[in-house]
Amino acid sequence: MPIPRAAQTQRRTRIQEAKEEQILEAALDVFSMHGFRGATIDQIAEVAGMSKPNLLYYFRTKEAMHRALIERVLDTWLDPLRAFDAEGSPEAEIRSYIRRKLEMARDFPRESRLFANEVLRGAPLIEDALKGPLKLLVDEKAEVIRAWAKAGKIAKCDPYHLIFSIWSTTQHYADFDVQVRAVLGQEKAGEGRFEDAARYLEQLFMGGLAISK
Amino acid sequence: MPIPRAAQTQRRTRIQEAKEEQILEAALDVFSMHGFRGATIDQIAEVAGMSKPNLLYYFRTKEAMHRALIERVLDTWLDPLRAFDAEGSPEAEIRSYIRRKLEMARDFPRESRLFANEVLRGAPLIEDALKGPLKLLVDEKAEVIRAWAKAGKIAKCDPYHLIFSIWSTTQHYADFDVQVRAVLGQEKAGEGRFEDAARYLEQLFMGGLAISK
DNA sequence: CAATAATTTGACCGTTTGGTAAACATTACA
DNA sequence: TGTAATGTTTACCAAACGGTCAAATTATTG
Repeated sequence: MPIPRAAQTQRRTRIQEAKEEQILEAALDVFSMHGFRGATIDQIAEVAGMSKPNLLYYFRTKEAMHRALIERVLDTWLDPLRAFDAEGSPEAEIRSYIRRKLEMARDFPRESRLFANEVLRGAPLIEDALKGPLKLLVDEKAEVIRAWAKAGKIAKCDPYHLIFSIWSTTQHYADFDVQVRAVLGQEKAGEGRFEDAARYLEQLFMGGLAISK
Repeated sequence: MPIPRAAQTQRRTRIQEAKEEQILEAALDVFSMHGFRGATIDQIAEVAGMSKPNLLYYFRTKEAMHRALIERVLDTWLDPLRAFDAEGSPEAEIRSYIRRKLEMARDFPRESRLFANEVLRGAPLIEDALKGPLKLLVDEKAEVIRAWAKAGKIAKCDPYHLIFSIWSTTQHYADFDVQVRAVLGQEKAGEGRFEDAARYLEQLFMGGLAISK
């Protein structure tokens, strides 16, 4: 009797772990490109190099696959913000936050696009996470920023929109990668574009927040 | 014999114009939310309040619908950048560019999301437009910005990444609207959020470019 | 080894999908 | 008003879709 892994009691064999990884890897490819509704199990199976029923042996539904991916991404996606430290200096913290986010856009563009696709369709799967844990985390960090402004360490500004602007400028290099490359052209679109972006963004935010070097 | 409008010779009746508008309006709803592959003709027909074959009488394929939408959006989407004037002052030009882009995010969020969806899936329909006309336009405006920097009117910075950062920060309020609302919470997520964003972004860019008021 | 459990697949099912055919309804206009 | 062009809908089709099933294969273990 085939007992789908998901419904099982405890131990996961090595083969299970490997196959699930293999599936999620393929699913990330497809979901990040076409969104939940635009993705098909057949295509994921093809990318994963296994048969569709085999895929459905590990994840019972398409939604289960998507949910597993989203949860994993959401979890790690906010790490940079969590690392934002109230005790550090504004310059160092904001600088490294930008850098970390930009590194994620460079190293995990599919994860960024998966998230973007989910939000674009109204975020039905992560609405609660956005209104709950995410909001809480942002509220907390916004308070830190506000305190910095009050203490005269940075210019007075809306901390929420500051965070939004860091998110958007950095994630842009993952979500709109095709456009960025097209506009930069062959010469300027090499991997160096991330260094250029980092330099520019640090300049922008340091200046915009009136943080003198 | 039914002759689909698209293949017709010249005159478009009033009813044609109206129905096509009605269809594109519905299609924009669906495509902007679920992307090309995630959208279905049935759903568009339902939103448009007409039967599927009727819809296909005006647009012969799903792709024709999508293409019509994309082309229209692409055309108007770049108007703000075209309005970017080399003769104006850096402060006024950049300010009004930000403002215009932000207004578009506020007034035409679906168009922004349609575009985002298209780029996310690799921009197969607009690849040429991106590499050709768009790149040309950006190259031209980048040159203007570079000249301003050379003349000491603004801080030296990468003009391409400057443009990217204006695109991303403004479009963020359309594409990630759900997330923005969730994070801001009920009190701060009213229509005033666009004014707050405008104020913040102008401050950011004026400071970041070392443009003193 | 035997036998039991876990894994994999080809064949299949009901539904949804993009799209068509043809009949029917409506409008435009001589 | 009559008639031809335009517009609309019902019924339908083949392919693709998400998912199931039972049989076959492979791994695990007593």
